[in-house]
Amino acid sequence: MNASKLRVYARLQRAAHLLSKAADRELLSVAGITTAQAAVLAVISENDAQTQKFIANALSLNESAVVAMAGRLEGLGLLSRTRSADDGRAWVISLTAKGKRTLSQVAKPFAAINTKIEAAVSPDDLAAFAGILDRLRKQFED
Amino acid sequence: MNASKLRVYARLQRAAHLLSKAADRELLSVAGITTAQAAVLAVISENDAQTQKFIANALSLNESAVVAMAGRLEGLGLLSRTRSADDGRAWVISLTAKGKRTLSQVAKPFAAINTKIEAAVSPDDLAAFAGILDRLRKQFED
DNA sequence: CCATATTACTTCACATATGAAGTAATATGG
DNA sequence: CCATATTACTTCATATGTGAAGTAATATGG
Repeated sequence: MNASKLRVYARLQRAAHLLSKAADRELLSVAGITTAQAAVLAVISENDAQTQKFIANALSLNESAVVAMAGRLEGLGLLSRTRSADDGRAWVISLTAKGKRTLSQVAKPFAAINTKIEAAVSPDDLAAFAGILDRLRKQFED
Repeated sequence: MNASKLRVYARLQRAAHLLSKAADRELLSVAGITTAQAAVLAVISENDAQTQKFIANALSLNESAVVAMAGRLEGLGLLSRTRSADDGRAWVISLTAKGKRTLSQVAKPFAAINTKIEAAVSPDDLAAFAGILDRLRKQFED
């Protein structure tokens, strides 16, 4: 089957939009942050003390998006910025205690989203789905 | 396989983001509109003379998003709004000649995106992928 | 018929993203 | 060593979206 007939692009965007809307509502009510904010906190947590550039790459975002996001998260007291000792242009971004606490609260609402995903897609299909998404990412990143 | 282990949500958002970024660049350079604008024009074209409410439902958007979008598209001369004869609250939205012309220009850039999709995903996988996206949409819409 | 609910749209504050243009610090090659 | 390129971040204008609160028109039930 051919991609234009299947309107894969439209389907992908619609599903992604609906899921992020649902996930944002869950996360905001439980942890008080958005999924975009949780994604940034998770990258910092998994890689510890990184630059904005690194975060931008990890999430396929523009650096200007990360500037704004880091500013909001700093304002919320979830992360801190210190000048890098190695590189005077770069910031070193780390989670505050509050940031770590908040990040730990997202597990539960995400579990709710995953349950809903699993209600619609079988385990086998889920693995295949993840594989296709990875191939698409590789194809479109750069 | 399980949804949280596979980080299906993150994979989906990342792939959707990369594709929309690529598609927006293509569309803007060729047709001068964004993919979000093209989606609205397509809904109007396929359903002819619809209300904002209808468009919002068709794309799973808030009505306030459609208000802003219709305003921008009207400003660009791509659609027109007339008061509905049946219902004094509603607008009837239709494409202008320019709107139709512009919409016809999106086929080519979208074909380029589809080619890239097909380079990463086999026809069989693509059909399965579309099916999964539909099941996710149904699960999360409402 | 009319009080009340619902509906279609609007407005507002805010979050999230792009891309272009700019600044200052760091690399790099002759 | 220094001119030049590159890099990390910043700023700006703009697009896109949410959700809450409001307005005016249309349904609806007693």
